[in-house]
Amino acid sequence: VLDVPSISQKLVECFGRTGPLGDDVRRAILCLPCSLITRGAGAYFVREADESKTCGLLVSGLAYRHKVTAFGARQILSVIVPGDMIDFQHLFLNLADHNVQALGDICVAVVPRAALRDLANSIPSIATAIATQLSIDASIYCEWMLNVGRRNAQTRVGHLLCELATRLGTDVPASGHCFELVMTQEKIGDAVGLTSVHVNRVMRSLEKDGLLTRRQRFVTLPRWDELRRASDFNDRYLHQDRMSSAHAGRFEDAAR
Amino acid sequence: VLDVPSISQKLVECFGRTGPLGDDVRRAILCLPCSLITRGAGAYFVREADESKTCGLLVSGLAYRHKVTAFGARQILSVIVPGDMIDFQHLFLNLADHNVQALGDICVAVVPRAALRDLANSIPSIATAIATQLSIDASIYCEWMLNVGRRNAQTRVGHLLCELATRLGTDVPASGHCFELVMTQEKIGDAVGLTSVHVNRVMRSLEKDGLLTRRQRFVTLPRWDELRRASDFNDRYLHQDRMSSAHAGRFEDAAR
DNA sequence: CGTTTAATTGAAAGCAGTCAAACTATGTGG
DNA sequence: CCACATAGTTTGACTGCTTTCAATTAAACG
Repeated sequence: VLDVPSISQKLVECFGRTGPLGDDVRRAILCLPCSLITRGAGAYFVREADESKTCGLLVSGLAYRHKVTAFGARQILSVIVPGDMIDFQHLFLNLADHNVQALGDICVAVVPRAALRDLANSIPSIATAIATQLSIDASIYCEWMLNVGRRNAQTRVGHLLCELATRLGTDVPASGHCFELVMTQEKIGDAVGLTSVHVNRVMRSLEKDGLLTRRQRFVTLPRWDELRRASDFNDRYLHQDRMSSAHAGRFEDAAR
Repeated sequence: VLDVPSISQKLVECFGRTGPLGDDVRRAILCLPCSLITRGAGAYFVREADESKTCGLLVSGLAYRHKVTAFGARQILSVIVPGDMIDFQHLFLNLADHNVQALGDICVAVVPRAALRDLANSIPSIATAIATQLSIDASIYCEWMLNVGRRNAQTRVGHLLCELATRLGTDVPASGHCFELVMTQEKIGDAVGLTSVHVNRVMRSLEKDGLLTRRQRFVTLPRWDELRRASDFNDRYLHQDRMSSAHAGRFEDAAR
């Protein structure tokens, strides 16, 4: 369990990831009212068509954004990893246009929407940090749209695995990327626009080709370069260069 | 042809669309260096993997964002209509992650990226206006992803037509929405993740069902409510409530 | 009026979806 | 510790939506 100061510190790190912060700005962030909440798998953090009243920084666990058609089909829009802000997208809009749900158990540093808005309205570097984060999110949406709209099943699934490995994986590409695949095959399907049955066939085929190994919930990608090329994966769209690696590492540790 | 003051005035309207502006802010925008350029159909305004050095306000004509897979398949990500900022998404990022291309002849008010960035870095309401616009763009991406990933061909095409009608159409829903369909069927296909051949079949079928009429490049949607329901279209994701209708109308006129 | 571009149509093939059932893992309560 | 329940994975057979390929017609353009 974390105390309030260390939660606030996480917020500072989050805003600082997209550019250097002045001391006064850092102090202002530390003054933001915030609290830590935990939620179980499947818990909603944002509901479409609702007014969202809080912003949240994901401290641990994973979450996902999604929308549902009138017919009931679900499209997962992105995966939210620790260190990401959950709801910048509705900070300046009236009604939420998508849902955010916990993928497993999650821990979120919650900040009242109004307080964050006030801060953004008074400190430009806060507002531009938010804009930068929104730009990165948009970039990820674009790549996903390309993935869903214009790639075949093999490439779609491979691409998602590559993204997850890049964003979650401990960076030891020597023995191949390895990470816990928290998503069920049905959710993977909803993320790449396929049925769970077909996701299963594709993953088995990747396994047969030696591009993927599974033990329990953990996935290893032994031939990273090959999979990356086969999956048309280029990490430019993640814009991770904007993230100082120092912060990234420290954050992970703190979230334990 | 427009003179510099009236171009600057358009920038003020653009920033003012997401919230009221103070007089000082308005003056600051009017001081932005800007110039009007015209480009022919197919001209690139932004190229993926390039550094984008300018931001542009689309004054007249249409443009579209797109990405291309390694295999050469193209996905159109969104349509840019007059009054939209073209490249807020790369204002705070180093490298462009998608292309922006003119759909027909376009006229763009160009502002140097650095100048706009400086303005955002000094005036919070500018930065939050940009963040708001980015949020709306992101919302549109999300809906498109749902469209491409989880709807059938009929619904996808219908949904795109509904969006175009809403964003472009003269609002006379009495005789049905009517607008100029600038996109070829191939581009429509690239926008909704289908082949041009199938788009053609779907449009013919919509026409047969009386949901669509065409004369030259102009499209009429005579039974709007029916099409809207059949296409699972709800305009919430466009967040047009944030746009004061006064501005919207005036802008269109000025662009002539 | 010819040339180019876009729209249209048909036939055949294929990728992914649907349906249904079996299997495996995981966890729970007795 | 076992029996049972539940959630998730795996597999097969069949269907069908969409693509592909190819050719024709219509429209736009200089």
